[in-house]
Amino acid sequence: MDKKELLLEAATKLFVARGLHATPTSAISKEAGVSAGILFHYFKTKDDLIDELYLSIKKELNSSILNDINKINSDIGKLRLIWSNLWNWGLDNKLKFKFLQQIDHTNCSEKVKQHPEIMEKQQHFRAFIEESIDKKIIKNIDIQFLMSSMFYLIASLVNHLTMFPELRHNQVFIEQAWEMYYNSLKP
Amino acid sequence: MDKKELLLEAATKLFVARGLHATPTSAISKEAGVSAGILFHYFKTKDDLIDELYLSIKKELNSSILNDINKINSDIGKLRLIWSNLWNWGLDNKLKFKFLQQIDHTNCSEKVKQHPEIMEKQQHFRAFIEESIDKKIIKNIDIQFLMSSMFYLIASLVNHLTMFPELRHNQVFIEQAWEMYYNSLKP
DNA sequence: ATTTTTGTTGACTGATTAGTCAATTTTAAA
DNA sequence: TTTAAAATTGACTAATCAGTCAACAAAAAT
Repeated sequence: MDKKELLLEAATKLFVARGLHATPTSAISKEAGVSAGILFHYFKTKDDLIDELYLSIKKELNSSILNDINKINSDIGKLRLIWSNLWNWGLDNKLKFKFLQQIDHTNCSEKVKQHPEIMEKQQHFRAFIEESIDKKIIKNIDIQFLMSSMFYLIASLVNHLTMFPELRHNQVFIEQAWEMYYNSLKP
Repeated sequence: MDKKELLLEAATKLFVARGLHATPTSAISKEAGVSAGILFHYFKTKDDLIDELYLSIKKELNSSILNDINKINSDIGKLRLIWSNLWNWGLDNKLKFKFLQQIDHTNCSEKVKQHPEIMEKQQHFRAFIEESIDKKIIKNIDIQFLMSSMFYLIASLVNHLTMFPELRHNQVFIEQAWEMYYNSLKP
C-alpha cells in the first residue's frame, strides 16, 4: 500500500466532508490508517499537502478534457466531447471535483493555481477555443470570460447531476443541458 | 459604533483574505478593534458567527434580486434587470460575494443554507422563472438546474469583472455577456 | 552477511485555539 | 441620585493543533 496515496485520498474525503478549517492532520492520518508522523515525511506542511493534492487532482481533470478528441471529426462534435468529458469526469470523481471547487473559491494555494503543469494543459484547451472562434463556431468574446463561463456551466451541471444521479442517463435532460451550453457559446 | 457590525465586517474581510481555516477569532476581534471576549458575547461560537454572517449576506443579496422590477414592463426586460441586479450587487459587494461563494462551495453552515428567510426570497424569484417558462420566454427545463445555471453564469461574470473592472462600463462587453446569458435560457 | 538508506512509528512539544469569567465600565431605568 | 441591567474588557484555561524526533523496521545496496 502506498501510504502517500492513502493520505491524499483520506485528505480529499475529509476536506470535502468537513472543510479545510475543520480537518486536522491527525484526522487525516487516522483516516488513512497510518501514523501521525508519516504525513510530515511525505508533505513538509499541511499547506503543502493541500497544494500537492490540488495540483494532482487538477492535472487529472485537465488530462481528461481532450480525451478521444481525435476520434471525432466535426468541430461541434469536438466541442461537445470536451463538454461531456468534463462533466463525466466530475461525476466519476465527485469528491475530487468538490475539492477542486472548494479550493478554487478559497484564497489558498494561490501559487499552485498558476502552476506551469496546470497552465500547459489548459493552453491546449485554450488553443482549441481560439480555433473555434476563428471558425465561427464560438462567439467572438473575451476568451478568458468565455472559458470561465464554460467551466461554471459545467460545474452547475455536475452539481445538479450529483444531486439527481438518475438524470445522468436521461437523454432528454442531457440534450437540453447541451443545448443550454452550446446556445450560450454559439455566435 | 455597533461592535457586532464591526465584528461581522472584520470577519468577512479576513475569511475572504485568509480562508475560514486560517482565521482565528482572535484575529477577527483584533481587526474589528474590540476585545476578544466580546465576540462570544454576540456569537455563541465561531461557527455561529459564520452562520449568522452567511445568513445576513445571503438575505442582502436576495433582497436585491427583484429591485425596481416593477419599473420595467417587458418580460425580457425584467429578466435582464434581475441579471444586472445580481452582478451589480456582486460588484458593489465584492467581499460579501466572495464570502458567499466560499461558503456555498464548502460543507459548512448546511442548516443555514436552507433557512426559511433564504428560501422565502428565492421563492419569489422562482415564481418569476416559472411564469417566464409558461410565457415561453425561458426554456422549459428542470427549473432547479436552470436557476443554478443562471447563478453560476452570473458568478462567472462577477468574478471576471472583478479581475477586469474596466469592463464593467464597456457596453459592448456587457451586451455580449447578456447575449451569452439569455441565449442559454431562451427556448 | 553487513551496511546504508528509506520508510514508519507514536509519544512529545511549544504554539495556538475557541471559549470562559470575574471585574469594570457604560447605559438605562427607577 | 441610586440601582439595576447590559456591554466590554483582557487575563486565563483546557483542549487541540501542526510539526519534531529518537527509535525502530524494512528494503536496497554493497
